[in-house]
Amino acid sequence: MQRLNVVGGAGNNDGSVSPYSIAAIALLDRKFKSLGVDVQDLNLLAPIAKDGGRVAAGADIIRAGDKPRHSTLLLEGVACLYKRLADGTRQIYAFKYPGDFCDLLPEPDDAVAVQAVSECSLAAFDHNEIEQVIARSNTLRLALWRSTMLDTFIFRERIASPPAAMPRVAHLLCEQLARREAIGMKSTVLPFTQIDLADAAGLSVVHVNRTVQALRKLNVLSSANSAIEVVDKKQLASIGRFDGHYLNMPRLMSHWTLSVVH
Amino acid sequence: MQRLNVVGGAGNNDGSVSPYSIAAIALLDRKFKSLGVDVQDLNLLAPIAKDGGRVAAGADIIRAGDKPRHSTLLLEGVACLYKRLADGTRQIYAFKYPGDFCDLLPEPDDAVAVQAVSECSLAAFDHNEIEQVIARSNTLRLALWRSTMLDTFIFRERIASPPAAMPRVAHLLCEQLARREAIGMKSTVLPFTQIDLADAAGLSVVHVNRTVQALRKLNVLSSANSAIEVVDKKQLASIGRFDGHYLNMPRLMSHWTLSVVH
DNA sequence: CGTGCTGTTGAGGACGATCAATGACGGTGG
DNA sequence: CCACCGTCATTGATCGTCCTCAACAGCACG
Repeated sequence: MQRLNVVGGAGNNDGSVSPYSIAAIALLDRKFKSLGVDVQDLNLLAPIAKDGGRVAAGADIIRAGDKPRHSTLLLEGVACLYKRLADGTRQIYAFKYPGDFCDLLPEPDDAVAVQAVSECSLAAFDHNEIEQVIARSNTLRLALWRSTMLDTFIFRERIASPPAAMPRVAHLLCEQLARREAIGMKSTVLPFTQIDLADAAGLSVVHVNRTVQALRKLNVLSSANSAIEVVDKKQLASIGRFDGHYLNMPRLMSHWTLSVVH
Repeated sequence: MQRLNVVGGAGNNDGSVSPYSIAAIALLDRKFKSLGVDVQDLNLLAPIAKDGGRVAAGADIIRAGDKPRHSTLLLEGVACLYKRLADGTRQIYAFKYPGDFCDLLPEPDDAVAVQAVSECSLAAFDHNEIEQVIARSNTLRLALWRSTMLDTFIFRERIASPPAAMPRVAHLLCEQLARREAIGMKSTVLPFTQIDLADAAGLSVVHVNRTVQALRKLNVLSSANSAIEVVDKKQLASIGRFDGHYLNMPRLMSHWTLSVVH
């Protein structure tokens, strides 16, 4: 059911500014700026970033029931937060992109885990250490709070997305496209299997397949290969009734500077 | 479409400790304690609490597109956060109970509003004033952050709830029961119309009606009156595959004391 | 060259939406 | 006091959608 082949993962802690440390800071900087927060103390995180290793597609990054003592930041690849339901079904709650924390907090629900959708590389931050940094930085705290809020908005939209298969899948794909664009991923080829889409949309694989084919016939998805490649973003957004402005909270909530000292 | 009859609502600001101010602090104290945070500086909020008035059932507490300069706290009654979709449909995202903020933040989405499900009384906190208090209180900040996280968990569960009508409705009702119990509402009579349930569960009114009747035949809901009254909580939870431990984040995340100075 | 995973296709059946109509109830105004 | 109206609950009939089961094709991998 679950291949558990971690590709790499030795932590290092020699205090030098390592490549993954630089990558982590850059990713977080962009993400927080997109939330309308310029975190000045971000460099405080550099010395405490550790190598989180690489994880092969399909493997768990955080296993169900894990209570890790570090937070995991996704550097490369795509992951998904999912819950294994009682009947064995996998319900995907959310996809994670570079710059997202896989587990800022330990997951309270023992059936919830994080899995690599494509091969992932990671950075790790010890809980005690990151907590001290957070305690010292008003802006970092605000940024993390806002990112929690953004998650809430994304979930809300997912609830509202129509029960019909076509708009539902379209909406899901639009969200992914929008989030990828926000972090500079220009490719419209999405690394999901139809099984992934089914588990995320809450539809059967068979029906997702038919829906994908219908979208291909409409020239919304590419018929060239068997991958999920979006060719007509406009129409996809229209089918999914996707607004997307809910992802742009930069200046929308910027007048709300809770906990930032002026 | 929308009755806009605000029953009361004169703000007062004479600095005296008013009844609604006392109520607001007590509600927030209980709520934050249930999140595992004991906010010592909660009394800082007392002098800035203003009367938010009363709103009749069915009326909007916060209208779509409103960008209020104050945060609204629900003191009595039940409200719902909803979005008016393009086709006129009302999609209910969440229900609000006493101690919940209707709008801690201004809503970025212009189609989202908050409506009184039953008659509500409110307290209001000026943005500038509450912001200053939040900036000064580490524990208050943590508590508010956690309440944002709790919202996220609740939304996640809603996404996972099975598409079939019966478990879906059961899950929704269980969540409400659990949240009501958490704030000491012992009554198992829920103040929702079947229309409310339909809009929240994403089902048609007709089908919700049949589902409710089925639940009554199973002696899970009361057949005595036409209200939604839960008689068999156990069975309801079993039908809705409701766990509920996701609502108890008190000590689950208590070792994670972000931004609290030790 | 099997083995496994993904994608694809067909057929049948369950479930929920829609349309339409009726009943029950409370409030309002003549 | 009663006729009228709006909201909510209820019921029946029909139709479309999506699920399930089952089988097979393509492809990567060992």
